[in-house]
Amino acid sequence: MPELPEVETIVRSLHEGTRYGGLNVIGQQVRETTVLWERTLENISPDLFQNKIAGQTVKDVYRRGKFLVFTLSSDTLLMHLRMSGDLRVEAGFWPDGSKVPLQPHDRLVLWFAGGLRMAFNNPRKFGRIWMMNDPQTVLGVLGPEPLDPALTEGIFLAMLQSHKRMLKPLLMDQHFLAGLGNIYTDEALFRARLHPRAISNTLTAKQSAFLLVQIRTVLDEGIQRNGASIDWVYRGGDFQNVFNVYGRDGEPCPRCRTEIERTLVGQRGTHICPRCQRMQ
DNA sequence: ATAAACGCCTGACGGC
DNA sequence: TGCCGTCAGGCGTTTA
Repeated sequence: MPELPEVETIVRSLHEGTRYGGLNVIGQQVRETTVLWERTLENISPDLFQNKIAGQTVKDVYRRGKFLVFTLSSDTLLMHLRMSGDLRVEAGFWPDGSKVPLQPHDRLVLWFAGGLRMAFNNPRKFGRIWMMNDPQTVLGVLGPEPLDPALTEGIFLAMLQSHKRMLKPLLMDQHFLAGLGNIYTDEALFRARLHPRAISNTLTAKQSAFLLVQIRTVLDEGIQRNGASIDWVYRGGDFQNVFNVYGRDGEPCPRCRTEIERTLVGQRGTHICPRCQRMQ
């Protein structure tokens, strides 16, 4: 499911309580855990996880690429939702003291001392959670944040020129740039009028700079619209209503009316306007 | 160095 | 109504 804008929306909701009925887990102390799918935990056993996290307080949460990063009293919790899933914060108990039933596909639950709980819901079971002292072990391999002003035109051009790879798989490679996935890459490439199979080191400086602007534009608009909700796994987003090409094969291009095509690039469904996005 | 093929999973959807 | 193939916001490993 989630790409950068969806994860960013979740992080903002965790801070502001939006989309979680005003409930906030920051400052809450973990009481216990429920692990419903063991392989969710990537680097620790359920028992050790429970022992280490119980008693720790959530100090902060932020986003790095598509990762949710929870700073705890003494450790860091990393979550990655992969293809499907969402995070819920809700009351754990009814007024009579009985547990509120969990949802289908809940894979791991944190129960807080104040009665709240946070559920990691992940239908396809690809999502992963890490707990560790130094999150750089995992986050350190990520490329730069696309919205970070420190990523300048010049740096981005040099990055593109240092590889000889097809644009789309390169942009989606989290070691190259952290946060883009299938939807936002298709949308950014359409707006930049670049073919997804174009080779990275053939772009001019002007094309490279324009591509960076368009990447930021689609990510900003995605965040503004609380992400994209294209099926049942992530709800509340709005960006799907303004897709230019993603999932619109057979429809006319918004710019030139040529029929949008769906192809395969790097084993991923890819949507382009064959007239606006040429190889050269 | 680059890219394809495949595995990991469940569920929705369209065609017959 | 089923059954079956295809597809899905990701990513790691293996193979060419």
